[in-house]
Amino acid sequence: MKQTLNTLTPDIYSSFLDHLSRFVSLNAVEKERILEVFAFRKVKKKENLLTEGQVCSYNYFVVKGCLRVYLITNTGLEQITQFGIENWWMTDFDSFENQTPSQFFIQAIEESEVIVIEKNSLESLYIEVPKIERYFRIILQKNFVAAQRRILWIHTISSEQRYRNFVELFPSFVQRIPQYMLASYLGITPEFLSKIRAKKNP
Amino acid sequence: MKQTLNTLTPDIYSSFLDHLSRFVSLNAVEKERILEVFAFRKVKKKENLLTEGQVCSYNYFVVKGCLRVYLITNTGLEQITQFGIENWWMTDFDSFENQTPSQFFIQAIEESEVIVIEKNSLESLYIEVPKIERYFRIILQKNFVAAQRRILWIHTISSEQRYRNFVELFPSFVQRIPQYMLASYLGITPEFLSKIRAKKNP
DNA sequence: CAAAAAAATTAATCTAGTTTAAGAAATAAC
DNA sequence: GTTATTTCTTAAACTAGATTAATTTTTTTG
Repeated sequence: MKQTLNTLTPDIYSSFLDHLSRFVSLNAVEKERILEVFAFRKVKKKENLLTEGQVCSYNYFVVKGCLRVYLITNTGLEQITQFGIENWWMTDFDSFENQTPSQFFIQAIEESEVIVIEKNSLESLYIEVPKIERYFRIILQKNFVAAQRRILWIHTISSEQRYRNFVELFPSFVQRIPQYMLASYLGITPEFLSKIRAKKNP
Repeated sequence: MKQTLNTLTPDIYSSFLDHLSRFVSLNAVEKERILEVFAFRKVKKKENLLTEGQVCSYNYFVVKGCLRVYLITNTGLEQITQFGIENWWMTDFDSFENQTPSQFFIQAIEESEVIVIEKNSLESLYIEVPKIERYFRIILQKNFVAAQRRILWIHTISSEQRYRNFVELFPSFVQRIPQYMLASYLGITPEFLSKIRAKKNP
């Protein structure tokens, strides 16, 4: 399955630079280099950007739409570990960094648009533009904090509360994804989520 | 509570450089700069390196001993989110980065030794020695992968299996900490952990 | 737009893990 | 080394959430 990679369109390039500039300040040369190494592609609903067993060669920045990371458990169930919406990076960082086979799938939940960077290009870019490495240091720090917080929530609040928190935090996102996917992400069964929702939500 | 910070002793400096060199290669000037900005301190058992409500101004690298990160839940219970043993960095990255009050405690479980860097020093160092920012990009990437894996395990395997996995992965560490702390980290009650252990462990 | 497929609901039964309470063992402190 | 404190264990009653299975609703597709 060959990926159709294109140069960033002017508006996507511009809004990507805007995003980067929230974390690092880039000069003209650096900006030009960025245009050269990041590519753009569209992803159809249900299309996979990564399949179990593949080495994850790309890091994906969601411009539009929504992706999910999941795996198939040994009991044959899909377990979703992450959702990615606008302005989130999505990859299997373990497989990407070490170029080892991934156990995950990365799939578009809806028609999506992503900015793509290949592993080797990113490695080069880190050397040429250290600010990009700084940018990812900051992003990964945020990712880590978010993951830690998620673990804390799992251990300290009930599934019902976690669901209600999620709805409050991402109300529009909840509308966009099937409920059974949210249940999987929250680590509960669709049946139990349905039960929770049936209790008149205050 | 004033911290007693010292210069790194030659052997600790040397083994710290060894550690760093597993991720980045530093030249003589950079190594010298590192000696200047990282400090050393000992921590007594049960001593706190961070207390709830404080801004976390330091990042700690465990040279020897063992630290834990925990918070007090609104039901008054201690919930441990992280353990830190030899060669782990321990901080509240959220509080550290944004210089906002932390909700966590960082405490020595046993007599420990840590390498310390202050927030502003680290910011300067990132500029002067970008390889250190690269180093933390890699460390944070590993931290994020580990946290994601932990979430996956919580969602896909039973508490009993998680306990057995932990014992298999860190057999000597399990000897060093009280069981109720391990139970907290695993998100189960000490009573249930005791029950699990009572079932003849294969 | 009709048929098929996918997603959501409901309800009964079941279980992994909690809660409460008390006692036993191990560590620490004087 | 005896006392006090901390940690660990056992057991009975309980509950949040899983499982199973059947039905309804919604979405997709030809």
